[in-house]
Amino acid sequence: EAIVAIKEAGKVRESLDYGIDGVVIKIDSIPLQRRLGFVGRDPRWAIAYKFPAEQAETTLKAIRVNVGRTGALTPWAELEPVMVGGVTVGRATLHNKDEIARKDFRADDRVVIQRAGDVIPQVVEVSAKNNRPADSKPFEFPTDCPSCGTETVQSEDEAVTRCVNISCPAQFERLLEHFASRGAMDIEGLGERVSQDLPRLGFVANIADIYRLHERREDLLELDKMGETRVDNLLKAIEASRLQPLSRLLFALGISSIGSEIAEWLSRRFRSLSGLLDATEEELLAIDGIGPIVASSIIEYFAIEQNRNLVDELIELGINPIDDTPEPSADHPANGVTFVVTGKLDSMSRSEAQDRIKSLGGKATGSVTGKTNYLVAGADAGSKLEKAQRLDVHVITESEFIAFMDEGVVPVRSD
DNA sequence: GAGAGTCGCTTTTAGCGACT
DNA sequence: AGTCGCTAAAAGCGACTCTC
Repeated sequence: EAIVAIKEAGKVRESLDYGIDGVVIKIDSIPLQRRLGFVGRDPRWAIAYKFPAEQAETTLKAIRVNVGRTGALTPWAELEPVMVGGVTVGRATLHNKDEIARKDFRADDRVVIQRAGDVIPQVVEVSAKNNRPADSKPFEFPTDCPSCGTETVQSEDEAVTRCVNISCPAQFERLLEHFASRGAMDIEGLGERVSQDLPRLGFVANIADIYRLHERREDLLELDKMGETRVDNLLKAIEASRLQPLSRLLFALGISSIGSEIAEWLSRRFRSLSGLLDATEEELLAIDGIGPIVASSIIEYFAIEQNRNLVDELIELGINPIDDTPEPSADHPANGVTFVVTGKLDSMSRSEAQDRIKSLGGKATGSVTGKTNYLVAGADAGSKLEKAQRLDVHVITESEFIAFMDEGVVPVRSD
């Protein structure tokens, strides 16, 4: 019965207005569902069936290696463009050194690719029909950083290979891009391209330099593709970023293992750049959610003279935000409650909703799990809504959410 | 020490709006 | 008209923290 239904769904799949990647098979009886119950958070009475991902064959033109913000060397495949699942795919990640060795990918191989979960392209394997020349050799992962030539390091307990040169130009370009990104200092006009050009052309040698760019407006105008509008908007965006809160600045610095979440905890606890600069390992470890690895990562960052100097420069330039948000009131019912926001909301953006949650002492996480208390579902909610329903997480509407936040009205389940 | 729950990082293309 | 900049969404992997 289920198999017939799956085949049926597979047939109508093409004609649907929305994409699906599978179907959920459920026991068709509520009492039976109750008897079966859950294993951990997975119901014993429902299971997902995923359609096989659409596959295609193409030529792997070359294996290239990218240097990320943290110095991670990530290999990726340059592919002969091919249609898979309705889009043209020309590149795909190869994850790490071991992945390449395990699957033995080589330049000029015929390879099978698919869109995992029907979104992210993935190189699955070397095609059975592949014909290698006799002199073909396995791919040799670079022993030196492709950007700065420094010898790379692979520690025993990590899958990634890294460039450990703190002055590596490629790393700096990626750091600049990260610094300016939406979730960090939110400087529009400083994207991938400009983040490469500015250092390469000698406009910016460290992060603090971008706050001196306004002195060089005339020079910037000389650049290719940079007219008055673009330059002025960029300079305006840079000035505006001075007002970003401390949590964003801390995230923007790109300290290893400090994401947006931990940056917020640090901001709340230490209240200023100089406060964090003087933090001891004991103080850091006392924060809920911070363990020895994260703590020593922070300590190490500020132990490097170059980084301390950068912080001093920023403070001198007036980039010195103070976190004076009051402690959230303990009696709001959202305090300590975990939310996930998904879909499009009418009256605010997702991140505004998340800010609101946090300001009341709640947690706004990214993925629906057994610990999620509420899923706020806007329009076009996708897999998170599905998962919430599967895990029996309380799903609330935008208006219920607003009443909860503004008036402390705790939503009740209708079912 | 194992396992669960999370978070962080990296990757992709399409699509939109702004700009040249 | 064409190019650029940026965002969205999601998967896979790896790593960290917490709990038992």
